[in-house]
Amino acid sequence: MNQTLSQICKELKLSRKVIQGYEKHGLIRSCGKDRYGHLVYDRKSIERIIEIRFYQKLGFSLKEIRELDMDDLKTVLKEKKEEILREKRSLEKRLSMIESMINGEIPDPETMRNVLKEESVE
Amino acid sequence: MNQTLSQICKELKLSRKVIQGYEKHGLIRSCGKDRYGHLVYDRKSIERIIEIRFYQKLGFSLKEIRELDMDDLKTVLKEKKEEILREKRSLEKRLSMIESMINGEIPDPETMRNVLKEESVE
DNA sequence: TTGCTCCTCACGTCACGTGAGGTGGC
DNA sequence: TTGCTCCTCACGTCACGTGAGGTGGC
Repeated sequence: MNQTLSQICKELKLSRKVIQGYEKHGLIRSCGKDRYGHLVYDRKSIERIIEIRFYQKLGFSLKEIRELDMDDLKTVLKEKKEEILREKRSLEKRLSMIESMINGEIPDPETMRNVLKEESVE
Repeated sequence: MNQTLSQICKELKLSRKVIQGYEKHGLIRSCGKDRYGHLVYDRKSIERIIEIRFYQKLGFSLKEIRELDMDDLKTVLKEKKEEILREKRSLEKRLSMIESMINGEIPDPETMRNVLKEESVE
């Protein structure tokens, strides 16, 4: 079940720096090297890599993944959901500003200043 | 009309590292120092700082701002709009995955692997 | 011998944040 | 003298990307 680093890279379509980054951050650990000196990982580590990548896709940082409380995962997911909703509202604000600039005029410095002030209030 | 760095920081509610970062990236330039050795900027620079901050809020990087073609700004804005729309769709995908996890089961490694494969297709 | 793959180490990216250590009289 | 503010320089953050230089026989 063990696989070398490059085998895992091919299978999961990840760069070696991604996986070695996980190792550097203490999220996984190679179980040694084969007779050619190539890094080897066991099945647990490979599944962990998949899990890490999955949570990264959901928006978790490596630090958050390392500290994930699996016994209270749903609470964490709800918090992350709120965070993403805030991000989404931010994107929508940017979108509406960009659209009004596409359809209208480019603001002058004083107007930009007022826009920035409003932003800092919310 | 000239102001010191710290005056600008207070007025625009930016840290000095933000403004000195703009200077380091070649986006603005101090017009010298006053008799106390404090950095001084002219009105043009202050307006430029506001402009830079404004475009950052819209999602432009400092590099993009430096290379902004003001004569064809609307084309650039349309491209940025598409970029943000892609980001938004990505957020919505994450949201729906997180919601299904909140309301249902946590996927096993094999399922996560398939989710990651689908992601890489789009 | 020539390729090809693998390895480690180090620096770069991005837009700042956070000290560290020193200056000067608002 | 003690605070307070200002200055510059350097390292840290984040998750990798991109070489640089060296090893070994799949």
